[in-house]
Amino acid sequence: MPKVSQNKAEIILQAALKQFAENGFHCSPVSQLAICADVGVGSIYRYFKDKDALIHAVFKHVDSQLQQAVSRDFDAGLSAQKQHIQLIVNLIYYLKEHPHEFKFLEQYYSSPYGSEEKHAKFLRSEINEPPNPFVSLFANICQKNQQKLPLPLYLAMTFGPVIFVLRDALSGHVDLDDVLIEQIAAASWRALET
Amino acid sequence: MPKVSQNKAEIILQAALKQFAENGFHCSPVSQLAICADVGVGSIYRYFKDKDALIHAVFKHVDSQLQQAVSRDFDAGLSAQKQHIQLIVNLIYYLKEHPHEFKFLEQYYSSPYGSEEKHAKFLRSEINEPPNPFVSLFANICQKNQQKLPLPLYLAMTFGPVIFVLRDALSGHVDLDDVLIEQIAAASWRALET
DNA sequence: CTTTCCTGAATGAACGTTCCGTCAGTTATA
DNA sequence: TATAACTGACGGAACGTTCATTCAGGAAAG
Repeated sequence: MPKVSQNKAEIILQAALKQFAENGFHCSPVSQLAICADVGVGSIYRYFKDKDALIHAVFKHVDSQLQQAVSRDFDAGLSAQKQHIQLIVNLIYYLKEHPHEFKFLEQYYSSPYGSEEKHAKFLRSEINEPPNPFVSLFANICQKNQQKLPLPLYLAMTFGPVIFVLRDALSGHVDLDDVLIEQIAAASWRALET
Repeated sequence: MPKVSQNKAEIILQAALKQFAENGFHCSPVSQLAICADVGVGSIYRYFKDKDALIHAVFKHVDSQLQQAVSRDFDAGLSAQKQHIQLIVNLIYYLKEHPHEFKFLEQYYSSPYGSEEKHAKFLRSEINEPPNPFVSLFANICQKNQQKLPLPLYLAMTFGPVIFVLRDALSGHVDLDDVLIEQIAAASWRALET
C-alpha cells in the first residue's frame, strides 16, 4: 500500500465533480461529498487542503480532459473553415455527453474561483502549456485573410452560441441533435466571414 | 404587499440588487442587505416572506425594466436586419450600462430560482404578457424567408454572443466600445443568413 | 390609548474544519 | 516463524462560526 492511495483521491474528485455539478458549490457540504465518495469527512482533508483546493483540483482535472477532447482528430492541413467547424463540433459533442463537466465549468468560471483563469487561457500566450487549438486557429485566420477580426468578437461568436445552446440542451428545453450541432458550427463560421 | 410603505420596499429591492450582483446570493447575508438598505433585519421580513421571495422580487423588477429598454425605439416598419441589429444593440447597451442588473440576471437564470422562468419567456407564447420583441421578430423572419430556421439556433446565435461579450466586458478583459457592439450585432445577423 | 411600523438580540440549524481513537499493514526483535 | 512495537491512513464526533429567521419590545402615527 502506498502512503496515499492514488485511487481514493480520484474517487473523491469524481464524487465532488458530480455533486458540484448537480447541487452547486454552496449546496454541496463536505459531509455530502464524503457520503457520495463513500469516505470519511476527515479523509477529504487528507487529500485536499480545504474545500477550495478541492474545487480547484476538480477544475484542473476537468479542464485537461476537455482540452484533449476538443483537439481530437484536429488536422492543421484542412481549411480554416473546416478546422473551425471541427473544433466547435468536438466541443459541443464532448460537453453534451459530459453534462457534469459542463455545469461544473460554468460554475467555476463564473465564480471568484475561475475569474482569472478564464482569460489567462486566451489573452496570455503562455509557454509550457499545450497550445490551445482555438487560439492557433484564430491566429491562422487573422493571418490568411488580412481582415482585422478582433479576438473578443471571435470568442463571442464562437463560444457564446455553444454555451447558450448547451445550457438549453441540459435543461431539457432543446433537443441538441446532430443537425442542430452542425447548424451552430456553420452559423458561427458565417458570423466571422466578411 | 399589503399596507406598507411603498418606498422602503423599493429601497430594499435596490440594495439587494446591488449586493446580489456584487457578492452573489450566497455571500449576501440578510444582515448585510439590511445594512446596505439602512433598515433593520426584521424589516426585510415585513416586506418579503423570506430571502427567496426577495430574490424573485428583484428579478421581476429587473426583468420588466430590461424588457422596456430593449424595445426602445423599436420600429416594426424597418427591415428584419435593421430590427435585429437594433434589438441587439439596445440589449448590449442597456446591460453594459447596468452591470448589476446583468450580473444579477446571470446568477438568477443559472440558479434553481430561474431555471423555469428562462424558457417560459420564449417557448410558451403566453397571453397577458407584453409581446417579447425578439419573439415577434423571429416569427417575422421565419415568415419572410421560407427558410426553416430553428428557434434554438436563433436564440443561441442572438443571445449567446451578447452574454459572452458582456461577461468579458464586465470582468474588465474586453473594452466593449461602440464599434465592437456594432460588430457583434452585424455578425449575429450574418450567422442567421443562408 | 390603539395600532402600525420597525429594530436587533436571540435562536437554532447547517456548515467547514479539526482532532483524536482505531486499526490494517509494516518493520523490528528474538 | 511468532510476537511485539510502530506507523500513518481513516472515520466521524465535536467545535466554533455563520447564516436565515423570529419575536419581544420600543418608536411613531392616528
